[in-house]
Amino acid sequence: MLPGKLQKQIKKRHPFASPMEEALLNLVRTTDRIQIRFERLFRQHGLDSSSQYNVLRILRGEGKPLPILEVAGRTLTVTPGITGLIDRLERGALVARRRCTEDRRVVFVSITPQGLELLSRLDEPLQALHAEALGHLSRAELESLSRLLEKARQPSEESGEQG
Amino acid sequence: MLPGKLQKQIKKRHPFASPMEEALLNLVRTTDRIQIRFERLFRQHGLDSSSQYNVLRILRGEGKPLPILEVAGRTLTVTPGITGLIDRLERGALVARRRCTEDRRVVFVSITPQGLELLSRLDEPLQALHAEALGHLSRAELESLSRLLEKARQPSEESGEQG
DNA sequence: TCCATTTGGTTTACACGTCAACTAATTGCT
DNA sequence: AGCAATTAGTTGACGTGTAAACCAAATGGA
Repeated sequence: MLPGKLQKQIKKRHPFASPMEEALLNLVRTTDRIQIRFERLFRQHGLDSSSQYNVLRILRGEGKPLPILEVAGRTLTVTPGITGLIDRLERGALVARRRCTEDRRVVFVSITPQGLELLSRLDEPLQALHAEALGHLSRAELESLSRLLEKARQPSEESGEQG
Repeated sequence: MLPGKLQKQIKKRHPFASPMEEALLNLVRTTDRIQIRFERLFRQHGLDSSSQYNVLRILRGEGKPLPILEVAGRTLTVTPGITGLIDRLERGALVARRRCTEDRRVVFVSITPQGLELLSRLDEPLQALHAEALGHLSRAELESLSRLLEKARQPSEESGEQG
């Protein structure tokens, strides 16, 4: 039931071409605004990005070294991108690389004490930012939002899987 | 409380720390998935990104040359970023620069016939992608989603304004 | 055993966003 | 007129994402 020609004709009369377009715009804009605040928080604490934070969080959660590509898989980071990401974290002594001895192609990454410390310094302000960003929505609204978002991305998940 | 897909998709043993965190992750993930498809469409038609598309769309909408920083303002692109964006569009002959004679600091940008043609080739598949991305949501769902998203980003708009 | 294939990861090239520093033209104040 | 402050725009450095080419180790036949 894709809306066909009818849609084209309606297009110009409304402020938005369609509720779909409006929702899409809202989606992008809202995510953008909120993400900016998180990125800023990460910078204030010595990280360059949320990508770096996510890598650290994954490593802390796992509690032991992980193959680099395993990390990439969990962060949705594409394979070539993970190399530089780990490079920069390693440069800051927040993670460490170690070549696997059994399969010498594999490189393990682990979080260092400095990395763990940085994460723990972030835990509280991060919690606060969550509350600041979405705390004004009721629990029912949050759940409704989550359900709608899940449904919204459903077709994108089916084709082009990942994670 | 319903399980929530995201919990299953991301390997995580614990439920989310809060519905806020869940909503936030859903927000980021959904936007990301949908945007990827639009970026892909733009590439298939010879554009590098949605940023480039937005610049062209603004210029077409205006119908006459605009100062570069005016374009930057409307795209939410930060000042230094717009230069390279216009550079690359100009390299592809999709836009043209022209120095203002009255105020020689100002540089006007306009869309070229090639740019217009590219845009018109994009109109239809873009419409189709909108439908493909969100067409499975009812009108009521779309409106509900938009309202929730608007409410969600409300606090971020208050501090750190921008049109 | 030998060689093609697959797999883990890196390199390179390019587009983009952000920040800081800079140039050039204009405005404003005296 | 003269000079400081503002404005328009560019440049450079860095982090990130994506795609294509690539290297090296491991695997799987024939």
